[in-house]
Amino acid sequence: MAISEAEAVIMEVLWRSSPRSAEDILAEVGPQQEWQEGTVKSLLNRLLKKKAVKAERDGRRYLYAPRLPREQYVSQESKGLLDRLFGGRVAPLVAHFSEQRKLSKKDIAELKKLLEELDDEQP
Amino acid sequence: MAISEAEAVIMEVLWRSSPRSAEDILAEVGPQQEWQEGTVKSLLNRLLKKKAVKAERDGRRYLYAPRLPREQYVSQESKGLLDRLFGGRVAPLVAHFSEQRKLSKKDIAELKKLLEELDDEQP
DNA sequence: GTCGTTCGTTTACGTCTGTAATCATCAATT
DNA sequence: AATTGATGATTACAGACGTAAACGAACGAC
Repeated sequence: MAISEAEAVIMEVLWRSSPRSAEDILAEVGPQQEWQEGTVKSLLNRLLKKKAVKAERDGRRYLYAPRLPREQYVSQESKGLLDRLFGGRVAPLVAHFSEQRKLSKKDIAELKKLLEELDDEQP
Repeated sequence: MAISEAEAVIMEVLWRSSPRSAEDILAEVGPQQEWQEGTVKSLLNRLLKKKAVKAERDGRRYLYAPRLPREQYVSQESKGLLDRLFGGRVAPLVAHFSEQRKLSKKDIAELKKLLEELDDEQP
């Protein structure tokens, strides 16, 4: 089942560092999200049900950790967008960002480097 | 308000060609989606409420057309993903697809061309 | 041993989504 | 004029989502 936006916020915290307690997660996420404790608990339970995280007992409480790797999540999401909006092709996506002036100098330099490396790989 | 996935299917049809009637839309979208007429009507009404499409009377019925430009929708969606998953930077996004072997020969060629043109623009 | 504190579990509730069924309206047909 | 067919509008309903409050169990402080 799909991971919702609010759930993804929790996942990002866990991907940054895990395992960690619910309290701990709230502490990191609470300020920006203005979530109550119950909210974080609910989200964690939904993520457990979806098998996106696992929980390991630690005395009184649980420590939570991702079960779904970030890389896999990123892939799904990215591929979804690419297919839906750009016919599954990467070049039009980059062209889009280019038109929107969303390519920084740094991006451009990195992209060039990346493309050169690709040439080296497949001569 | 955000456009949902099912709604986006309707929008794509309208972006391809508009204005067009509900029946017409159903004809194009029905086969793949296996939607009933009522479903399409509901989605159109929600899109009207969200001001994403407009309807112009044509005798008995309406002809629908996008009000939200595709470019704007694509921008929102793309930027959202970029920010959420790649820290708002394009190069890591492309690197990701590269790692996933999602870069076709054609993509690579086009990207190179694109980057060269960017150089020309800002000498 | 009782009481508050701390966790997790269960329940709640309004909104959004996907997917329609039903109702109302009006034009064409009999 | 009454009926039928097309079309849009209203209503429905289950499941997901965002956001929590309420409940319950257990551990530590008295």
